[in-house]
Amino acid sequence: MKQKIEALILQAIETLKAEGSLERDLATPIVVERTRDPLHGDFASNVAMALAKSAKTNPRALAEKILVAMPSDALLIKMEIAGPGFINFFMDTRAQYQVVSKILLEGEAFGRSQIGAGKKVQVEFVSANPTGPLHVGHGRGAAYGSAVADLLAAVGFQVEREYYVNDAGRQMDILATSVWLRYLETCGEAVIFPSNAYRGDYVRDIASALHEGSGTLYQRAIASVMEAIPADEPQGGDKDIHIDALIERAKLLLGAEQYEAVFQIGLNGILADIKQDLSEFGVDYQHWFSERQLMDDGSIQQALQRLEVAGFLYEQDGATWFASSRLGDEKDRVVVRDNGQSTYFASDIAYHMQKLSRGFDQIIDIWGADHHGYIPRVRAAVEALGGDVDKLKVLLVQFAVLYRGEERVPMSTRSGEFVTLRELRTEVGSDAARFFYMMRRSDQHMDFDLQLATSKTNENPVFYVQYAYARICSVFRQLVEKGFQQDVTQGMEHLALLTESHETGLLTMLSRYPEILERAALQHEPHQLIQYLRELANDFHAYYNAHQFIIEAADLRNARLNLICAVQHVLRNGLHLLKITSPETM
RNA sequence: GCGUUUGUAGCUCAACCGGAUAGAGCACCGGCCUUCUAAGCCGGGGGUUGCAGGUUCGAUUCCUGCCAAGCGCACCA
Repeated sequence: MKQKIEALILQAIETLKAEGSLERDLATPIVVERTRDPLHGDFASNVAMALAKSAKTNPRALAEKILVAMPSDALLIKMEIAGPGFINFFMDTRAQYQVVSKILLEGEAFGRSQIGAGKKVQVEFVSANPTGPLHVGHGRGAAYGSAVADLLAAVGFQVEREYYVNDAGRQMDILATSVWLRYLETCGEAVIFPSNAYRGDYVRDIASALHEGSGTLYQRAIASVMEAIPADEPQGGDKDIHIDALIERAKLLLGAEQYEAVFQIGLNGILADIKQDLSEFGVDYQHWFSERQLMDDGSIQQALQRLEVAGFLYEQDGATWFASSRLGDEKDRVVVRDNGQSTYFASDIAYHMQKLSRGFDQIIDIWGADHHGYIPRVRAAVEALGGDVDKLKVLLVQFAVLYRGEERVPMSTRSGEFVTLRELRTEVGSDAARFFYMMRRSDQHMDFDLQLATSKTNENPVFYVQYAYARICSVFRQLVEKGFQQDVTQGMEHLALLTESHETGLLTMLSRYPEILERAALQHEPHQLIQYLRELANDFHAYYNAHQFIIEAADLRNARLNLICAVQHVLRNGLHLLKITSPETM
């Protein structure tokens, strides 16, 4: 409908241009919006105001001309000029009723579209280091990222979800060494566990699994392990020097092959846990992309060569630098350290070169907001590699702060006291967790109140929406119990009986769903859909309280049943799109 | 200090990307269950959109300055 009006206005303006009332080369951005106030009709446009200045006339006079030139349309019953020069459009209510039959006909497909058809988009999200279980901060990225991907898919994009596994680097060596030391404990060695190692219970679990599977294969005497190792921090030493020495010792005592085996067991144990965790949270990926692979297959070398050829690399202080400051970054960045090792950033350059080569029309990176300073250098890298910077979109997710009522829940990754995503899911459930995470704009800080999310008696927005759905299901159960049967055809014939304000309001609300979906997808803002579902639920609850559905008059009864059946479909479509369940009873 | 993001009702947040009288929930006050689930509904109070300028028909939205907060400023990942 919206597009139709836009087309009509465009025609009118073309007509005016043709007859010389308007400059021929006038830019015409047609904007038609739904009105907030029913008094302003169903749709409104501000074209006249937008054009008035460049057309050197006043808005109301121009609006007048446009109205005269507008082609007529059967469903358009009234147009008027209001306020400073808005053109308000009033639609025939028949147009509103059509949405009911459309929804019942299309079912699950209602709201979906093909505006993204033929376009490939990659969404990379979470990508947490595989050094421990996901915590609640990752949960928000997971809920948000998967929703962005699902929304894009719903409007026709070909979407690829990817997780970048940082399986290289020092943190992974610390993990491998942590696993090995816990394993030695299991073997009976008296280990003093390093302060800078991973202390979580999951490391113990992996270690005991290793012990069960391989016996004492990796055991070494603790004396040989600790011999001449610099002191740890609690003993007055430096925790980093201490752990690095232990890593080197582990590599030495185990040999390359056995060290690699322990390393892989640690990595795979945690990756398996992350995959399961995410899957249970409704998040699934097409690709798990390994950083190690970039190192092994020469991608990093290749990427650096490309930068070299393009003239963006130089040597200084024994290191190799990327001149990112020439492309908008605040300073240049090291890509190869003076010890010959490439940096994490070098991996990321190679990774993005990979992404560019895979033929996506759009590449979406979803990062924690603390990485925002990283954006300019990655954009610089993409540009230096000859890629199209506009294809890369980085979306930031702010941290969620957990509260239990008034009390702030402490979080710290290293100490092992952090709240994991899994703990959150068991405490509040996946539905509430996803809903709460997505309720707010992702780039805003949010307070996540566990008490509110778990409450089933208090006002809880998740239950509010689900309850609306369950109530409709209940109506249809009651209908049968009372000996009635829904007659869809009769209902469709009498939709015109739906004249109450609650009913016309719901009709408008329902017809907005496809627009909401489209906007939420293109703007990467799932919270708009959540917001919409809350409003729709609200309108339904109000309707439910104001009018009876199961009544004697068959024509009105069936018309109303068709309407709430449409509401039921849209609620379910929206919830399912966000991977939130729609229980039939509550 | 530099960069960046954010300041909206007592609290948590929206506001269709510049539109008409800035809206919800929680909390507070007052009503509604012999009738389809009261996890619900109806009504009420509550705002100088951090402050000061600017741009224009029109600003919570764009620009500048100031104030305040978060984050970032590694040859870590």
